[in-house]
Amino acid sequence: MSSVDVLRAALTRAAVAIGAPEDVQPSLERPRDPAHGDWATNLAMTLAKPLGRKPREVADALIAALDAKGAGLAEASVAGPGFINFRLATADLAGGLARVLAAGTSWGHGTGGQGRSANVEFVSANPTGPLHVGHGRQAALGDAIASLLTSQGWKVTREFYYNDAGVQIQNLALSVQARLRELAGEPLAIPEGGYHGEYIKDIAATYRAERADDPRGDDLEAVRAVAVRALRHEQDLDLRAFGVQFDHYFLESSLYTDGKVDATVAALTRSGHTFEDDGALFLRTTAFGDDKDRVMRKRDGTFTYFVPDVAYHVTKFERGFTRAINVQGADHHGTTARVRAGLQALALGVPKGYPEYVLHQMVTVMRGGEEMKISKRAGSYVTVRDLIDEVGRDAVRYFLLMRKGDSQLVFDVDLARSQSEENPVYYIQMAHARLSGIFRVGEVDVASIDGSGVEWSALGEPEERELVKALLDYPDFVAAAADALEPHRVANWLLETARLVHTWYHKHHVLGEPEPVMRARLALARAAQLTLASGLGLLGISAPERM
RNA sequence: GCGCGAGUAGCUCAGCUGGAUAGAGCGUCGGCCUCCGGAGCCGAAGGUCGUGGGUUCGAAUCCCGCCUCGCGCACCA
Repeated sequence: MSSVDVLRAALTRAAVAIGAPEDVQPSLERPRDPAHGDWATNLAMTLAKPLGRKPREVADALIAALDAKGAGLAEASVAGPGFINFRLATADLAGGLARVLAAGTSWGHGTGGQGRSANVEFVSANPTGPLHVGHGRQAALGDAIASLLTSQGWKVTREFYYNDAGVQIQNLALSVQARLRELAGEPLAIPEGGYHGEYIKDIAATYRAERADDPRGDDLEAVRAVAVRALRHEQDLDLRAFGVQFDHYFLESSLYTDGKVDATVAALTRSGHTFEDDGALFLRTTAFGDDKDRVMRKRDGTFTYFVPDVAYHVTKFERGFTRAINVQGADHHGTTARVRAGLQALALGVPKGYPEYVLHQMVTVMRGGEEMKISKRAGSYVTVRDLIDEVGRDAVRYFLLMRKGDSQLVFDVDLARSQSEENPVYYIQMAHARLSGIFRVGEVDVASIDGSGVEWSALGEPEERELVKALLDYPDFVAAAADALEPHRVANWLLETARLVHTWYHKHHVLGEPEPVMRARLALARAAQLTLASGLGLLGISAPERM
């Protein structure tokens, strides 16, 4: 039982003793200003009305009824309109670090997922070009969300969905064909909606080398196959450079070859929610909250992307995923209502909010005060690889994760490049490296730091108390971030905690201090090192021991 | 026009799901190197939280209206 739980229980007993209902749930929060103490409660203010007394009066009564010593309190006082501020005895506060050390690398893990399975689908780029910055944001977000859920006891599958069956693939094949014909001496004629990047030329060259018998690319199907293969490989390299690993790649084309598209159309038709109009087959998605009925089968007899999308999500449900989380750019938000509507129309027992969507806004890349728009390779956009080559994987990850997904994000390349205090990712990694340095210089075996025999009351400096609190709050932050599917909360926590580490490190020494102080500070340093490494790990960022 | 998102310091953004005097990074200005990493630390200036109402002990946070910006509004994905 942590010291907060002890305090909350004591507070509950005191509240009941002065007449509050048995089921009272006192809320405890960290005061913004550390001078106000370690914990604060607004309980007196919420009880004032039901008890018919003034808030401050209730607060005084609560304090009088409270078993302060039993709750590990050094002090309890009334402040402001009726807050009660608590200060824990240092030994009770810092003693919490024993739990950090005992948990080790699993500090911050929770059990909310209860081993249920979750599917996190992200990136899901069409194999029509290298991954761009937006995909990068998705990769960073999706991977971190998957890690967060894993940390909370979910069994997570990272999944990539290739839209390899649509019009855009056709355009890709035609673009490569146009380059082939250019190589054959004909004038260049890239089709409307085609692709212009340098990589198309590379693919044409590859095709030419493999198919000397077809220099003009007349075998469009073969051209398509070569192009898709090349770009899937290309994207794999991008993802590997970024350190993202998928558990499963799902091909849209398989939905057709496996008959799942036809089966879905048949099932939807059977459901009675479809109708024909002007030669096209519609699904009445408006009956399930969409703002407009959607076409399933076009007049030309082909399906819209919406049908395989529904078929695909049926497979997620059938594969047993309790949750399906889709990370997508906000420009796709129109699809959420119709996919859900399609699933509801099938009446398979899929929950209403299935799948869940995490949408992110656009990324603007800035360099030298100007927007960066062009990549040599892709022509019209900045690729993930450009950024990784320029600022490194860790910085790219951090910068793409430090903002809430639904804020637009400005990626400052110059800042991400700089290896100094001004760069948050270096700042955080430096904190970890410094702590590691203490053990290295002191020749301390970190495995021997398990919290036993430590005099926790030795950690009474204000900088120590603040750092201890941050470390003890970490699991709550992770759980909240996982719950909200918002990795940026972890990024912010890391920056704040790194600051506390630097401040503490600068002001207090560890090695060479008297034995009890040194032992206690080594325990604190180890707890901080473990926790920083854990947070960085959740975001897919390395925790270097030296830099 | 409709839907979604965003409007918080000069710039980029947090604000823990309603709490105390609204924070951080960058930028600007000023300090600190006998000492486990100065790749660091300390301090200062800088705000009508877009705007007008409402809810209540208490609102950047919740509700309604309005204004700006972004993204969608396909028989494209």
